[in-house]
Amino acid sequence: MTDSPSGRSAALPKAYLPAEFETAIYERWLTADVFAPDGAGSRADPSKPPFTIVQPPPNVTGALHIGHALTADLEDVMIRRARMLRRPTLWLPGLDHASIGAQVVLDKLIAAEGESRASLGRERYLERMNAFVEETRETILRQSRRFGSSLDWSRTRFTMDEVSSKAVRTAFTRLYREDLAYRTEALINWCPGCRTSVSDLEVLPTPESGTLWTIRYHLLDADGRPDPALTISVATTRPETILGDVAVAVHPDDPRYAAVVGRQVLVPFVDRPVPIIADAVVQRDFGTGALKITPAHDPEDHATGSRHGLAPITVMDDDASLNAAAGPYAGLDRYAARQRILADLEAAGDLVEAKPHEMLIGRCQRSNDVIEPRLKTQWFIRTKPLAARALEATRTGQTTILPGRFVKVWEHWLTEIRDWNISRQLWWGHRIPAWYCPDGHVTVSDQVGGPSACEACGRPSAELVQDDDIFDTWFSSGLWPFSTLGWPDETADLRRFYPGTVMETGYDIIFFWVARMMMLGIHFLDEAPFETVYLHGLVRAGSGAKMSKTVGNVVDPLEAIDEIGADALRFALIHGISPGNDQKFSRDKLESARNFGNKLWNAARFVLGARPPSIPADAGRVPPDPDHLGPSERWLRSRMAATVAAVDTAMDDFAFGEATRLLYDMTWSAYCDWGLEFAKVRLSDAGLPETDREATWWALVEVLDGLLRLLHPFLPYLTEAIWAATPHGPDDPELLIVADWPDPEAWSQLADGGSERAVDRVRDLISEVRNARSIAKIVAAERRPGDVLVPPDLAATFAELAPAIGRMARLEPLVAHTERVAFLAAERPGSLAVIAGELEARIAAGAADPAADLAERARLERELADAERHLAAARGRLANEAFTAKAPPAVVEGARTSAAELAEQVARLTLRLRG
RNA sequence: GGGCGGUUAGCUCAGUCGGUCAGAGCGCCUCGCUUACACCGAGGAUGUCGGGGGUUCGAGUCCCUCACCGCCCACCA
Repeated sequence: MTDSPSGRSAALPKAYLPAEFETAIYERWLTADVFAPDGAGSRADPSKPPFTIVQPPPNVTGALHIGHALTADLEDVMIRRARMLRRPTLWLPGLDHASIGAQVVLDKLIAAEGESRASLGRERYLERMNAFVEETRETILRQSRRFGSSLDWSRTRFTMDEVSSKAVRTAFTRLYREDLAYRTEALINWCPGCRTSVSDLEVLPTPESGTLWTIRYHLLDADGRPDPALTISVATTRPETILGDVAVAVHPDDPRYAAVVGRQVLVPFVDRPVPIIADAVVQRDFGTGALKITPAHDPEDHATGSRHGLAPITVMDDDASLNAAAGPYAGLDRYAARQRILADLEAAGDLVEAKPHEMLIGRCQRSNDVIEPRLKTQWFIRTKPLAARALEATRTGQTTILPGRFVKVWEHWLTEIRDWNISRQLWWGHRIPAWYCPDGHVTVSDQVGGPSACEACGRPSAELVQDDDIFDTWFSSGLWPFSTLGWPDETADLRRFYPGTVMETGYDIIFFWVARMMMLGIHFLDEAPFETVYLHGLVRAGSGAKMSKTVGNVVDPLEAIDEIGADALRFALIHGISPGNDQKFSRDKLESARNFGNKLWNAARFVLGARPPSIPADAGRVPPDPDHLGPSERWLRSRMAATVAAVDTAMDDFAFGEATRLLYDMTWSAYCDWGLEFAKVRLSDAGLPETDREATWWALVEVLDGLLRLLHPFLPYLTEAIWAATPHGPDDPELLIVADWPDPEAWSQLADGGSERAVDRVRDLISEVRNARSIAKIVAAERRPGDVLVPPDLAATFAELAPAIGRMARLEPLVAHTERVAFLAAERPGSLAVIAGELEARIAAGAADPAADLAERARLERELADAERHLAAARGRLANEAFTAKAPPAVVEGARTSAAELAEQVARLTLRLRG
């Protein structure tokens, strides 16, 4: 890149090569120390409110994927704009230890080495994990830099570092003391593969074609012996849980079973007499209307069991094999046991029916194992009171969720929330700071070394045993917005940056993470952790499918950066998206984004190379002298003023896809296609005063400068590279990253509706002439004499732009007429007529081409038909009294003018074709 | 079972308060190496805005309903 310290008006290399520029520019940002809120190079205004983004810390488990890239880009866009608005910005990098995710990954790694968690043991396993994490950590942080993320590296945090650990201990201890954390035996979701419990959110209901079996239970007679004649049939999809049955339930109002309620049945194979109970939970029309009750292995049965005071019987072990309570089936895996039991029932003649049954099976989000509901003594968080305050925060507007449609699911989830099981039987994570004494007393302590004695009986710490379990990863993630600021200590950062401004993440972790941060943040700090929750959509493969490594349809963001550049990736990910909606990502988008960057680069190259010699190469940027501008420059500045305002608003509204669309149009369609093309003519017009040429150039520089600023959040490297070569103003810093965001108010001074309308009419004329030439198959490069009829109000503008019109429409020489008579008199046979609004042009005849003539005629006919149709519609509306009476006056007025214009156009076209 | 998205050009998608909104990019067709850019320029074609009702002077836009696709939540064994 251009490395001269002043770097003003330097020439840009022919091509922008990401590989050469990106690393160097990132280094310059780092050296300038602009990322931290108080960095030496930061130009933050301390009197302005800080702008803080809470970033979802990526898991330490591996490389970053395209979803991380989108997250990073959106956040970087916001933080860069805030920085340019001179707000002190805090965007803090972090990593999550992801206990279960990390263990799944590491288990696979060590399995390849012939080791396992069991063979290594807790201590060696954790050493191994630390080594692994040390590596991936560096990879991930390096990748974040490749994205261009302007993170405050001085504040990098990890959910397992000392500060976070202290926050976790403190948070849990407080919750315990407030009776918001409790330990109890309850039915939890057990993953036999991961050998841990998981939260409700980590259980994925998966459709499966199973079987519904009908099984006959024998009632006991008065002597307690099975009655061969009297049976009751129950329907089940899980015959292996028969062994844990404690009752058979029927609906209280079911006449079929009224007589048997209260009698006993014998549980097959284990020969346990259990009662027939009546409970409204039973659906009479499902299966046989009789339901077996297995409280230890089914959540609903558990509830039913407790209602009837029935003790659960656990028949399965942690590995999902049947235990001693399963009698003859002890030791068998759950599915092997199922087959054996079915065979045995069949043999006994008690298997009545087996029919296919579509159902949902809970599977582990991580391992895909079928989740087994099991009874375990574990820690839970009482979520209702916490959720109530989170709901209050969104209802009162303390926190806004965007897009708004997510409020509904938010409300629903937090209203129906159940207590949160936070115990995990894993090794990698924060160990639960609870100690148990031999008498069963519990002592919870936030001290690093644990309690000195049992809280209840005073037994010394040596006799206490710490809970083996660790916390659900999301518990420490839930503390992230404030643990990263030093909580529980009253740090300066905490005072200054809590609550944060924006929490940005994918909608898929709204419950896992956002809800937990809200609940815990409000609880511990009495204030919601952020003003706005902005949820983005998921990045999908071009086919619409979820990207997955096994399917092989992933786009690796780092590969994309290597190949096409970080700016292109960033732009591609954001361009055209809308909040909360998924996007399909493809190569095409990347290429389109790269082309846009290339366009901007070349436009800048042109401008820098077109500097009038009268302006010194190192001249500081000054505003153009308005008295020496042509209409096209006034048009360009006016368009830019509108763009600045629109982009600014879009950014405020989190409409980033809209912002890039506006900038794309302004840069390509307005600045390059017209602005530069018009300006070329003026800049090379030796007949113009030097001051005019200078003003024209400064106008180009001015708008380019504004575009670079607006585009910087999206294309940080490219814009920084160009900016280094452009003239700077007296108040400008060395680096664009800390330059001021364009002020819509200031730009609005340049709005010039008159110039816009006038130049737009001229642009129309040029387009129409080009169109006519194209149809007439006139070679593009060929110059033809032309005549134009110019309405009086446009005469001045036209005169100024005439050289450009001549060049752009290839009408040379060009004669302008203000009188129709003169215009008509100048006509020669065979010439081509062009109509563009009230402007008319004529292209001198070349070699006669009847086919082209016919084509042109056909086109005019089409145009006439169109105009007539629109005219009829407009007149119809105006004739409608209801319309003129009820529509707003402005709309009616608009219809009148458009009708008048259309009428004029129809008349002209008719004259042309028929007259 | 409940809820939420989506359905607009061949493809990917914008479209705010109902009123020049029938749009963009890519692709396609025809020209063109005009001294910023072929990662380009000029021009062109393509639509019952998923179907059906309704509200309104006026509906991709609001309401109802149906269809299909996707997602989230949920204790019919």
